[in-house]
Amino acid sequence: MFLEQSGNGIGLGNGFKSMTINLKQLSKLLKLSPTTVSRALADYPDVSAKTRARVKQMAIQQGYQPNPLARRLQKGKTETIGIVITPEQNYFSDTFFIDLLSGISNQITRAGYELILGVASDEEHEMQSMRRMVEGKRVDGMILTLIREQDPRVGYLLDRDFPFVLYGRTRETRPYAFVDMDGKQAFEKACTYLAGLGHRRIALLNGEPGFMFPVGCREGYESGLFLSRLELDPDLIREWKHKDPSQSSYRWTLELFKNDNPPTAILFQTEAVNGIFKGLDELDLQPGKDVALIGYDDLEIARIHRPSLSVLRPQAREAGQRVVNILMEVIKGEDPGKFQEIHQVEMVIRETSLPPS
Amino acid sequence: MFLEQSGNGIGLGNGFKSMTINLKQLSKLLKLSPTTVSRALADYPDVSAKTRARVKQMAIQQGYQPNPLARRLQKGKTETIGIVITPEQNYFSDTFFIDLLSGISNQITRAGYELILGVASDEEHEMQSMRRMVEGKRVDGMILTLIREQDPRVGYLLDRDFPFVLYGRTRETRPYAFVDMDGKQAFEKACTYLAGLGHRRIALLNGEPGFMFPVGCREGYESGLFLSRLELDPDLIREWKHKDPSQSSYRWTLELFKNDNPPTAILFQTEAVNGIFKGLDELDLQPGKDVALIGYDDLEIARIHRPSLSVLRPQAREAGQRVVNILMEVIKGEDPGKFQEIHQVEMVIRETSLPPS
DNA sequence: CACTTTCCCCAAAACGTTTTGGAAAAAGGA
DNA sequence: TCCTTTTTCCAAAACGTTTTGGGGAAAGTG
Repeated sequence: MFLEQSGNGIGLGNGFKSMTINLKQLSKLLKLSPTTVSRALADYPDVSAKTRARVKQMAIQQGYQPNPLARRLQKGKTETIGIVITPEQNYFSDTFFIDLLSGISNQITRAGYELILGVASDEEHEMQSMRRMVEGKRVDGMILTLIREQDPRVGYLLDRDFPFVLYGRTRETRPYAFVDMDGKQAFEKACTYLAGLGHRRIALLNGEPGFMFPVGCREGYESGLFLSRLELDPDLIREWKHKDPSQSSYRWTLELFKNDNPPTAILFQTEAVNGIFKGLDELDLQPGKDVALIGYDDLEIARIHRPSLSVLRPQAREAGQRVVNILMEVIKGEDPGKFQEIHQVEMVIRETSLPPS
Repeated sequence: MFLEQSGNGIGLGNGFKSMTINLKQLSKLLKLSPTTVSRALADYPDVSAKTRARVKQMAIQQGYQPNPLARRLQKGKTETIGIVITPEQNYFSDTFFIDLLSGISNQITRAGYELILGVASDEEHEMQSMRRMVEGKRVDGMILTLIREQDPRVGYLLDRDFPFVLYGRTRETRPYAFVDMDGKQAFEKACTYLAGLGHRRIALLNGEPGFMFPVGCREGYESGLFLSRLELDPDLIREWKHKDPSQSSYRWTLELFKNDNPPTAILFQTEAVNGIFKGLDELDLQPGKDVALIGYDDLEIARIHRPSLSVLRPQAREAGQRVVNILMEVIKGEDPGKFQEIHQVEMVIRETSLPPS
């Protein structure tokens, strides 16, 4: 059959030979109008079951796929979600962030959407990258990670009613959608567990202030101490830096043990583990034996180290999927305030959480 | 001034209030045709300097940005580049991959393009994700990383003349564009350096076979031995697994030193460093002192460890930028075979590359 | 002055969909 | 049979750009 359609399939600008058929061609093949074909494929009730079947079969046979650019223009939707990451994201080191991203990506693909990625070197470029996506009409919604206590991105998006979901939380009174890990509950659980083993001096080597996550960790730590009727000693709390987690946590580890009454256990984010191991090694203290350790995040090093590290394990993949499902609802117009999820974190007891010696 | 344009700015489907102006509105404001405004902004010569200036000023003042969806449809380009990563990408652990991605992303943004990301759990989904992008007309070009010796993705893309650039190389006779790190030269340099220090038993703890990168590493290692007039001893070559680099490299380290004539130096990908350290520790060997070490990739652990690790350092950011620049040329229709770049890798001597004791 | 060239501008078409607003044909009701 | 309703389809408009193919006015040329 000959098609007088404007040549698809023969020599475009670059060498790529598109074998794809478009709606007009398909409709000609079927001797139907483009309208009917479009509606048949979209399961409108005003097309008979018989022709619908015929259309669908032909569409599959011809490998027809609607051109996304055309559909997006007509529908006024980009079918695209944006996310901006920063090198600071080594906060999410190792498998954790890739797990989150994997959950996000899979769910987005399932919805027929696209995930576009920005990589920003600092906070300013992070905002700039997001504004380009939002104001340039390049996305229908944003996903935010690595949330700060005061996060200008959230205010920006709320101000313009632009759909978004946080992985994490921030200090903001207006309602917004988020999926967060229950860092508080996690650290409380770890703390009471250690206390239950008999530890009386439990230290917290926490993430950098300014970010929201360490806030919950500290709350959980304090609450755990309280529930175990232990005194809070400010000397047992230290904060490492994002810029070099290992170096700063190494120094703070040494510092902690200069104490007259040193800790017998440390809670921390697993990212800081190298520094802690190094510090303990230098002090001739055996991890797990002389000092109990529980980290947050189940990184590879936690599993392979001997003794293996007890950890708090967030389900990053699942969280990523929830973030996307929620974002889709928000894009549809649902009230973001309805979607505020706090996910439980499980504790994995391995070899570094023994009673004090 | 009143605009009878179809309402942009008042209540769309969801709550997002778009403040943006479109071409028709802008042209009305200027009392010009949309054609002229469009051409003025695109610097066509057939619009007078005066009106061009007037148009540009108004465009800036009104914050006009062409709707990307409309432009893409008209131009028949998605202005989008695709990349698919896999969790195996911990091959690129730590800062390395984010550096590459950062270079890619920045350059793509500069070109006004978008980067869409797929995350695939295995080889099959990797292919599937790429096919969706290519056959679904969602991207103008692909970037491939973590290349295998026999890589079906390359054949697929070559078969359909679809623009792509590899970060890495593969076994394929047809010409294609790539940017690769000179792993061979790097390992040769490291090997001859160690030999120059007096090492006679140099081991190679190499990446998993099947992938292309370890091939070059081994070639460089062998060539380095040859240049230094050292025998190649197959007992000094071991390969660790992607699935758990630390565990397997730990085992192979122990294995290496069961040798009657054990190595005095080890070359490896830094990713395997934890396993090596652990193995050496168990054998009561001091890294750097009893055994010289040079790793490929300058991860954080390499810098913060004491003694600090001598490394081969690829310039991932720069490579990422080159990949994008080349891809843009290929998309324009340039011959991919013209773009085959092999980047030199610098050696950073720190504390683990001393002469044998 | 008449003719050509150059300079500026614009109307209409095109990109490939989906949606709107019917309209023709078939079926149902009296 | 005639009128109404339902079923099934479609032409035209719309999404917001860029490109095509002029066209009118001003400037240059003889």
